[in-house]
Formats: sequence, structure tokens, C-alpha cells
Amino acid sequence: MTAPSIRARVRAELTEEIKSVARRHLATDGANLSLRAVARELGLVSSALYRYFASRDELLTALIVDAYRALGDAAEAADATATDTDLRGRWLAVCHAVRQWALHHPAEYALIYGSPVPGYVAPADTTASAQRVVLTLGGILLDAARTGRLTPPPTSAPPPPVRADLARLIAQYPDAADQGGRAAGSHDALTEEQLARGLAGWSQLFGLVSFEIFGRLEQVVDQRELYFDHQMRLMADLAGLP
Amino acid sequence: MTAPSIRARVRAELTEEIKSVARRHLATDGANLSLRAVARELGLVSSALYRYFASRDELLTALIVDAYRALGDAAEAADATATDTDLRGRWLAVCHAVRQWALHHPAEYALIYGSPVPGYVAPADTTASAQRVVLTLGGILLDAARTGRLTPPPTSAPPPPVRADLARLIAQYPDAADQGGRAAGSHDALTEEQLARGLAGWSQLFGLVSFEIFGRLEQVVDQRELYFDHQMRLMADLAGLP
DNA sequence: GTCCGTCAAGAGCGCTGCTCTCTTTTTTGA
DNA sequence: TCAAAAAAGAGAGCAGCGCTCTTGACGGAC
Repeated sequence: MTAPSIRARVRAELTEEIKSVARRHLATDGANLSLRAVARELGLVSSALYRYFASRDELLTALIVDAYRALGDAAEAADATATDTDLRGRWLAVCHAVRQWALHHPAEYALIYGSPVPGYVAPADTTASAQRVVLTLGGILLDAARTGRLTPPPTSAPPPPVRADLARLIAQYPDAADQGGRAAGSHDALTEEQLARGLAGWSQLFGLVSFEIFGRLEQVVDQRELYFDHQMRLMADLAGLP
Repeated sequence: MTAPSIRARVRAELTEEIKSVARRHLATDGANLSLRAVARELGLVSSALYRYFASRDELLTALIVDAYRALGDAAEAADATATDTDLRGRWLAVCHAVRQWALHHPAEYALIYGSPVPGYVAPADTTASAQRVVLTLGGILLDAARTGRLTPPPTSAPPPPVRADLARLIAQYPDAADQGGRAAGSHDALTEEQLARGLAGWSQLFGLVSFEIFGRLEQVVDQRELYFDHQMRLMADLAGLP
């Protein structure tokens, strides 16, 4: 089993090559990806691809999984690069990393954050990857709250039913005791108000990136990067990051 | 010319009927709309449709134009229904109208705010309709600014290049002198800070609606309407609406 | 050295958007 | 009023699509 028989290796390589070509086609032709075109470019006949992916949907799923992973990697890497205690810097770094990844991989971004394919249902293994960005943002807020540096401006308070949803999310948050080396007490978690303001930053992040990727800022904003930076700073203000 | 010859009338009716059937197919099958299926349902042969729409793209364009118009109508109607001086109420009414329209027409919403079709370029006559929602929101902010009731919280200031973009947008804003019956002086326009905060509400609105329509809140937020309302209130806070 | 699993190829099915030609029906102009 | 013109629909056909099934050929294990 430790010996990855030659056959298995060349198979894995060709599988990657198929995905690579498919990714390139995706970038030019959009979501209407043609299996036959991919096969042609690889010098294969279309039916041969079915040895590697059971269907077109399965190939797309593989690309979606890879995209979530790449975006999650980029976000977490950006968070890790910034100074731990520079909370606002970490927040902005993650936001800019998401935007940069989207700008460099617009088709893959559209695949995961654009209109979903009607009949398509995301496999279970994608949901974990899909949450990595919001968990990264949440982790920054949590670090801020723990060190008592989350000082949000006075804003409207969420109504009780929303508070219940938010409380559930706070309880569901993966125990981050290992991050700070401290036991997670009740005063270590976010309040509902803090989470609500943080989630505003989450939807703002992807809303604005989608606007830019999908061309909705076309004749509205020219200074895209600076505008994005300013908007993310506004959301950091709202979240209460110093 | 005043007599709309019987033939022209039945043609207009059939054109509408084609769009209606196409809209229904869009709702179930998503963006992969089949001309042949639409023709079949109408008892026509596929080539007959080409008497009414030169191509599948042209049919989709007609649906897009209709969608922008319907969404713009809904937003403006909601704005008009609320009391003029209830600025926050108008803001929230417009936001909820956009959300409700999207919930009732998810496929059409995806058509105009989802991932764009790669080769597709929007015709010029859509851009005006596409701006109606943001102009409605801007009008509310402008009304607030004119009556001196825009009191935003202290937040980061936009850097000079962004200020230039914002100033251009303010200058481009259609002269709204007829709305208040007053001449538009310089003190009647929005400041760059005010516009930047208002635009945050704009991208937040569509970001959050897209999240909901595209299923990204699926196991995150259960109280969708109340959560949306709270988030829009947060953005009204940020914009400075009393 | 044989045998079995894997691989690529080819043919083919039903579907798609779109074009072209032909016939029928309706409108129009002298 | 009647023929010419315009418009509408039907049908055949082209190239492309995803996908299935069958047929040979090759390579590693016994």
C-alpha cells in the first residue's frame, strides 16, 4: 500500500491535469464547461474522461472543493502573517486576501459564490471548507473580545429571535481553547451584539467582492482596491476592532 | 399607426407569452434555459421562436430587462409608500422590498445579481434600470442630508483617491431639484463620507440577499427576515439615518 | 506465460442552439 | 378587387453537447 504503483501515480497525475485544463477552460468559457473540449485538449476522446470523473457534475465538484480549499488557505495564511495582536491588521489582511484570490481566480470564485446550479447539491465535505473564511474572521473577533479590545459603537440591538440564532452560533463555535491556551469560559465568548456586527463584515466582504468580480462596480468606482480597503475599514469600525 | 393591426397585437401577446413560459422554466431549470422546451410547451416548433427573439441570448436579455424593471418598481414603490420624513422607515422599506422581490423571483434575481454569463455583455438600456435601487437609496440619504438629519457615527475617513471617485458620483447624481422644489446648491449634496457609508449599505443589501437566495445562510441563520432587518438597521446606523 | 483488471477508442442516443428552405396566411397598394 | 409583399410557422439538417455501451490493447500479478 505504501508503494503507489506506477499505474496509480500516472492516474493521479492525469486526474490533476484534467482538473487543471478544466480550470483554464472555466476561466474563459465560464460555467458552461465542455467535457469534450477538455478531452480534446488532452488528446483524449470524451468517453475516456469518464474513467476519472463519473460525470460533468463530479468534475465540477472537484473544482469546487479545490476552490474552497485554496480560498481558505489564502485567508488563513493572511491571518497568520499579520501580527497576532494587530487585530485590525489581521481583519484587513484576511479581507484583502479573499479579494486578491477572487481577482486571480474569478471563474472559481463565481463557481463557489455565484448563482448555484439548480439541481446541484454540495457534498458534505465542502461545507467544512466553506466555513473557513468566516471562522477566520470570527477568530479575530474572539481574540479581540478575550483581550477586552472590542469596543463597538452604539448601534441597534438584535431582537430576541435573532439573539437566539446568534447564541447558537456562538455555542457551536469550535472550542478555541487551544488557540489561547486558556480554558473557554463564558466571558471568553462573543456577545450576540458583537457577533452580529462581525457577521455584517462577513456579508459585506463577499458582497463587495462579488460586486467587483461580477462587474457591478464597472462605472461606479474606479479605485477598486482603495475603495474596498475603506469599506472593510468601515466594517472593522462597526465590528469594534481598534 | 394608432391602429395596432390585429397581427401586431397577437404578436405582442405571443412575445409576452414566450417570456412568461421562459420565466417559469427559468425558475425550475435555472439558467440553462432550453428554447426547444419553451417552444414545445407553446405548441410551436423551435425555429418558430426565432421570429420573436433572434437568439437565446436575446430572450434572456429581455428577461433581464424585465427583471431590472420589476425590481426597480418594487424598490421605488416601497420608498413611496413610507412617510417622506421617516427616513429610516423608507430605508428599511426599500431593503425589505428588494429582499421580498428576490425571494419571490429567485431565478430572475440570480439572472441579474448572480454570476454573469461569460460572453454576455449587458445592452446599454439595462444600465439605467440597474441603477434604480441604488439611486433610490441615495435619494433617501440626500433627503436626510438636506434636512440636516444625517448624523453618522465617527468612522474611518476615505483616502483621497476614493474621495475623488465619490465626488464624481455625487456630481453625476441626477439633479434632484424637482424633488424638493429647491435649487441644488453645494450644501444640498452628500459629502464623500456620507456617500461612502451609504454605499456600504448598498453592497450589504445585495450581499445579504444574495447570501440568502444562494443558500449561504442555510445552517447559519434561521430567523432570516429578522436577521436581515437587523443587519439593515445596522447599516442605517452606519449611514447615520435617525 | 497466462490471465485479469484498467485504459482508450469508437459508435451511437437524445438533446441542444441555430440556419435554411418551403408553404400558408395575412396585410398592403394600385 | 386582386395581385404583390410581408410575415408566420413547419420541417430538415448541421454541429455540438453529456453520457452509455462495446471493443481491442496494454501492463502488472500470479
